[in-house]
Parts: sequence; C-alpha cells; structure tokens
Amino acid sequence: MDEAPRYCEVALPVPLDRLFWYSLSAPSAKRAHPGCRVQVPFGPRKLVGVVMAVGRKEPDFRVRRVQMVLDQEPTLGPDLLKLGRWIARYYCTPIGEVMRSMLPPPVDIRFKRVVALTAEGEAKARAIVVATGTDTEVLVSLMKKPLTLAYLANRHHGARQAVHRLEERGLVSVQVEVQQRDPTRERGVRLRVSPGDEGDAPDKPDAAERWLLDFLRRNPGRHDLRALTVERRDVVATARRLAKCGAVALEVTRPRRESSLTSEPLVPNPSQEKALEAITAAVRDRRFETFLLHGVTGSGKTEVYLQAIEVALDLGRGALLLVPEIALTPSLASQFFDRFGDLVAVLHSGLTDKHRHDQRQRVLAGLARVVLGTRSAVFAPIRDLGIAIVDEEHDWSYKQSESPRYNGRDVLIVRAQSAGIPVVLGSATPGLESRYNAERGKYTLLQMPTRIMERPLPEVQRVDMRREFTETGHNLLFSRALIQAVRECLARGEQAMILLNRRGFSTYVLCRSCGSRIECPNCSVTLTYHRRDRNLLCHYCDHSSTVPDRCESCGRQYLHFHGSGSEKVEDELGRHFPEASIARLDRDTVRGRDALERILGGFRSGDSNLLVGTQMIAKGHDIPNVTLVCVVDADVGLAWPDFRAAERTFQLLTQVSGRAGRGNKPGRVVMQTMNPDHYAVDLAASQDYEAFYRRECGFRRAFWYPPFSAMAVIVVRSRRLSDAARMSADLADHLLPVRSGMRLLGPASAPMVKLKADYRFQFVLKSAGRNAVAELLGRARRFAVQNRWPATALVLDVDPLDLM
DNA sequence: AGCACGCCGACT
DNA sequence: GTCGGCGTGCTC
Repeated sequence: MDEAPRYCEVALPVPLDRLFWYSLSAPSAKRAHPGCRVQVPFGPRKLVGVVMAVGRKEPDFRVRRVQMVLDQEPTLGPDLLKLGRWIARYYCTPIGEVMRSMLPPPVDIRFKRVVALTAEGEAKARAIVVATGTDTEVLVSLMKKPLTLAYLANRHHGARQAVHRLEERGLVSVQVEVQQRDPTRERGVRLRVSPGDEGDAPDKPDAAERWLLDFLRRNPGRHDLRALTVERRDVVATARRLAKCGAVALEVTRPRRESSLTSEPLVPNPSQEKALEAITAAVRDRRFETFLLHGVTGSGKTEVYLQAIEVALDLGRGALLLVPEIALTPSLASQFFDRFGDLVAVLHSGLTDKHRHDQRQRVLAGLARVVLGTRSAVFAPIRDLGIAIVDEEHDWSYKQSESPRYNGRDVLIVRAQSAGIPVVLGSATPGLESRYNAERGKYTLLQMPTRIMERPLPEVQRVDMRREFTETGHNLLFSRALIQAVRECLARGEQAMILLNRRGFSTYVLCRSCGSRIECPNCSVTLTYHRRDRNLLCHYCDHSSTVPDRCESCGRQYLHFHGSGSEKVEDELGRHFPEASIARLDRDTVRGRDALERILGGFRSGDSNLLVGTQMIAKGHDIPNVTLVCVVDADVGLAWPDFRAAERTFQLLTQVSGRAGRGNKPGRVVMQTMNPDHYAVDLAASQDYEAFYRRECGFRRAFWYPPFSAMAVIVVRSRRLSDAARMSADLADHLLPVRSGMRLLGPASAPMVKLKADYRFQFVLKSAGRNAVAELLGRARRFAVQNRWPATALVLDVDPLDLM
C-alpha cells in the first residue's frame, strides 16, 4: 500500500511569489488533495490557501501543520489549477494572488470566536466559590474547556460584554477560527449515501452503524438517505458520523426544479447559418478552434450563441458565455432562462455572497450547465465544458485592473485550448488583436455583415461643430441639426439616446483672475463639478470637496465652470424640450443593485422618451422604439495619451450608432464633432470596420504597437516623488540595455504622474516575443524583491489596455 | 499584505 | 517616566 502524502505545498494570498510547505495530520492527509482550500498558520496569523501539490518527502526546513482542510472535494479541479498556473506565469503575478481571485468568495467559511481562560483567568476561576454575575459565570463555564462565543452568548445573558471585559482584564483570550459549515446539514438538499472505505469503519460500530454498513455491503450503489429513514429513523445522523471517518460516502445534491423551455430557436438567416455550421462542427468534434464572429450590431449574434450552446447541451456538455460588466442585465439573463430554463446559472460581482454561492453549487453539482457571467466567471467550475463564448470580445471590462491583471477573454481561450473545445469571440467591432489573429489564420473569421430581417444600418450624419460655431456665432452644446432631429423624433412618438462620454456637470473649474484650475489633491487631474451633489469630484480617486466661493490661490471671486458632462446634457436638453421626459444613465445615476435595470426598464417601457448617458448607454441594450442616436461630442476619447485612443473612439461610436433602429423603424444618428475628418470619426460614421482596421494597422505597424508587438507596462509608484524617481532610475540601470528583439522605453513619468496619492513612473516594453516579456518582467520583480521595495511599488501589466 | 519588534517624540 | 509614531524584517 502506498503511504498517504504527509506534506502539501500551499498557495497563500500574500504578494510573495512562492509556495509554502505544510505538514498534514493523518486524517487531513486523506482529504488534502490539490485544489482543496486549507487553513494554515502563517507567521502570527491564520490564512486560507489552496493546496497546489502534495508530497511525501520531508522538507529540509521547519514546517508547520495544516490546521484544517476546508473542502470535501477540491474547490478548483486540475484544469483550473493548471489555468491558474498559466495566469501566474503569463501575467507575472504571484500564484497566491491568482488563486485568491479564482476562489469563490468565502461564504461557506464562517468564523467562530473561541474563548479560553488565560493562566491568570484559570487561577481566578478556581478561587470562585459562588458565581456572582455574568463575568464570574463565564469564568466558571470556561474551566472545563474553551468555548465559542456563540455558545456562551446562548447560555449567559450579556456574555459578549462579559467576555470583552474579561479579555481586557487579561483573564480570557479570544481566538478567531474558521468554522466550517457542514454542507450535509443545509436545508432542502438531497443526501445520497454509498459505500466508502471498509478500512475506515469505526473499531466498535454501534448498532445503527453496523446496520448501515451491513446494508451497504448487501446493496452497493447510491441510496437516497431519506428513503432509508423508513428502515431506520436515525440513519441520517449515522451516515453523517460514518461519512466523517470515511466509512461511507455522502453526496449532496440539490433537487432540480422543472425546467421550462419557452423560447423556441429562431430560423437562422444564411450568414447565421454559416457561422453556426462552422461552430457546431467544432463542438461535435471536440476540437479547439477560435472563431471570431464579426457581426454588425443587430446581426443576431445572440441567436448564434444560443443555438451553438444548444448543440453542446444536446451532447451532454456545458457552456460558458462571458459578457461585459455592464451588459449583464436581467433582460439578457432572461433570454437565456427562456431558452434553457434551470440549466442556466448567472455569475457576476453584483450578486450577494449567498446567491453567488448557490449559483456556484448548482454549477458544481452539474445542475446548471450553462454559465452566463462576467470576467471572473471564466473560472466557473463547469464539468465537461463543450463550448466557450465571449460576447463583445473587445470590451475593456474583460481586463482586470488590479492584480492579477488578466484578460478574461484571453484566459478563456487558454481554458478552451486545454479543454479541447471551440471558443467564439463575438463583436461588431473586434479588437485589433483579434481581427489580426484572424487575418493571419490563428482565428477563423465568421462574418455576419447584415442585420436580421434585412433591416438597414442607421443613416449617420456628421455635424462639424467648427462650422456650426462660425455660422451661428455661438458655442453651444447642441447643434441646430441635433435639436431638429430630436424634435422630429419626439413628434413621431419615438425615442432617442444622447451620448456624451463624460460624467458630471462641468469638467473643470477655472479662476478667470489667476488662471488656476481646481485640481485633485491626490491625482494630477482637475475636479469635475457635479451639480446634483453640489460638489467637486475626482473621477479617479473619488475625492470630493465642496465648491469654494473664491479662488484658493488668489482669493478672488472669479471662479468659472467649464466643459460639459452628461449631467449638463440632461439639464440643457430639459430646457430645449420641457415636454420630454428625460432619464440619465451614468455611474452617478446607476447606484445600487437594480438602478441600471430600473432606468433602462423605464426607458424601454416608454416612461421617458430621451435617455442621456455615458458609454453605459452604448452597451447592447436593445430598445426597439429608439430611432435616433445623438453623439454630443464624438471627440471625447481622441485626446487620450494612448495608442488605443482611435480604436476606442471608433468602437464607442460604432456601438452607440448600432442602438438606432433595432425595431422595424429605420434608425438615424447625429454625430457632433470638431474632427469630422479624423479616421476614427469618419469611418465610424460610414460604419466601415474593414477600412478602420486597415488604417489603424498601418499606424500600429509603423510604431510597433500591438498587435505587431507584445506589450507590457512596468509602473513604479511611491507616495514620495523622489522615491518613485530614484527607484525607477535604479530599475532602469538594472534592466537596460535589453536584448535585441525588444525595446524598453522609460522611465518616464506616467501620463497621470500622480494617481491616488502615488507618484508614478513607467516603462513601456515592446517585444517580438512573449517569452522575452515574461523574462524581463521576472527580472524586474526579482530586482524589487532584492531591494526590498514595498509590495505595492511595482506594477506589472501584460497586454495593457490603457497606459495611464 | 499583515503583523511583530524596536527605537525616538509629546503626554499622564 | 509611558503611549505610540512608523522603519524593518519575516512569513513553510
């Protein structure tokens, strides 16, 4: 017989790029499989980590013991562990941080407070003859053994305060420990029992235990525990006891509600048909292939997803669909429920811990086989995945903006590759990288160039705001054409969306006397005036201050408000169209769980006829009665100091234009701009993705930007400007010169030198190969560790989407 | 990241 | 003379 492993290697949620070994007790050794969560001592504290490996060889250093194995079954299966290792390597992130972000929120970890007597408390307790009051009662109770605070509070009134007092006097100590909730005690679950390890049977089984073991010997296989209670009433408790030592196995399943398949697949049009054929062939063959589904807005990509998923389900397999943060609304989810009923689980960050946990359990149990979710759903523990899909694959919300800085789309492709299944990337405006991968044959391009039901694309009118000014002599927010278009739209009883991709009322406050602007104390940006809240707000660190009545640098009263945001658009639109009912959708109005759906729902049902907003209004909300889309300032994103500025602008303008005319009425777009000839504006207006792609590729190739190079950013940050400057200079000395095939630019002050009170210097790394990127970033990390930089000082961002 | 340990200023 | 500031060092 092989001996059970005695040691395990654990990934812990600390920013240290290494694993830690622990020893295992005999019972733990049987349960601590790779992928299980364990509670371990770490210095003076206790942490929850993930077992990465187990082994029998004794380490040549002092190891401590695993305190508790928290899972019956590994939380992360071998496929997800492998994916986690890939993420750590590719994104140069400590493995423990990756594991932490892959774990479900710790809802099934409860904490308990264990109260124990100190030596002094013990002496005191012995001296007590008659208990007088709660304090002494508690002391006496604790004499036999330490007790949990919950237990004490149950037995003695005011025990919580008493314990607090006793702790202050040094008579008791309180330890916080992880308490495991027993999944077999959850209400509403169905328990099934099957034979376990004979060898693990208790030495002296009592009558009930003997009966159950004997029954299972005679009737091997799984048995519903509830059914067995007919034979013996105490069988549930007995099975629990025997399951604890492994003599029987207990399985938890949740009863399945009837699924109701109400929505029927639509008949696909020829281009949908063609895309489906290619995708479903790969699903049937269990073949990894990346499809880029390029379909104009309204071409029916969702129907392709639904039917492809259906094929996977028919084969008994699961499906995973990622959607952008903002697009995951109840109305999207209901499309999936309508088609697949209870087979659907929805996962996103807005769920309560409890709800998320339930959804996850349904996925784990195999009850939910279609997972619809945002970025982190890429780690959903779906069994036997058959197809993976990323909707709006170009969307920025797939990239996590904190460590680990992974891109959910790219991680899903890697997951699909290792699972040997197809992955579909859908978009009306594919990211340049994806489109380029299709061009060089890495991805298979599937085109859907027309809208369903042969609806026409909207007609786009550009309004040159320079001419508008010279002709009218006024510098107004709205052009005559925009006003006219809205008026006509309202007169027809139809609805319009008005986009200004900037929050707030005024973008900055300027002193007319001394010329200074009011800036954020923590970031190098001006503060935005928010009129509803009557404050000045920083959009980067959320600093807010009241509006001063005089200039803080010269003391004079010539403060003027400049620039416009969505709040002002709402205000001015109300002045032009007092009869209209206007709703606004931006981060300021979308607060709380259901605000987004409430505002959108109100607009969809016609409670309001104009919807003003930031990019939030552009993301995949289909409202049939919207026939007009207005863009107040198409140039908002163009001034960004970033090589993706044009791409981002093109995507936003194209996406928002696609909102017009989704029903059976034709759509129209009015786009105000100071740069009507800029290719991002011009080609978005003509909705010519291919021309934009060619044009942008020319620029990217010339400056060796992605997709023609692999890129990474190294940011060095510190509270003190001098420290950040010195550290980044030291790092440059260490990294430069880089070998051929790569370029390292920097250190230069980051586009936003100061952000959230940190001064930042950055390097931009461009390389022909990926391995060289990982190698160089690894050197940077080791340098930071050797020089004892604080863990927060170095930020490594592989495949960055913004260079702020 | 946390948390402990350790060495210098403003308070009982 | 003590409380507490955060620099420095460590975590299987």
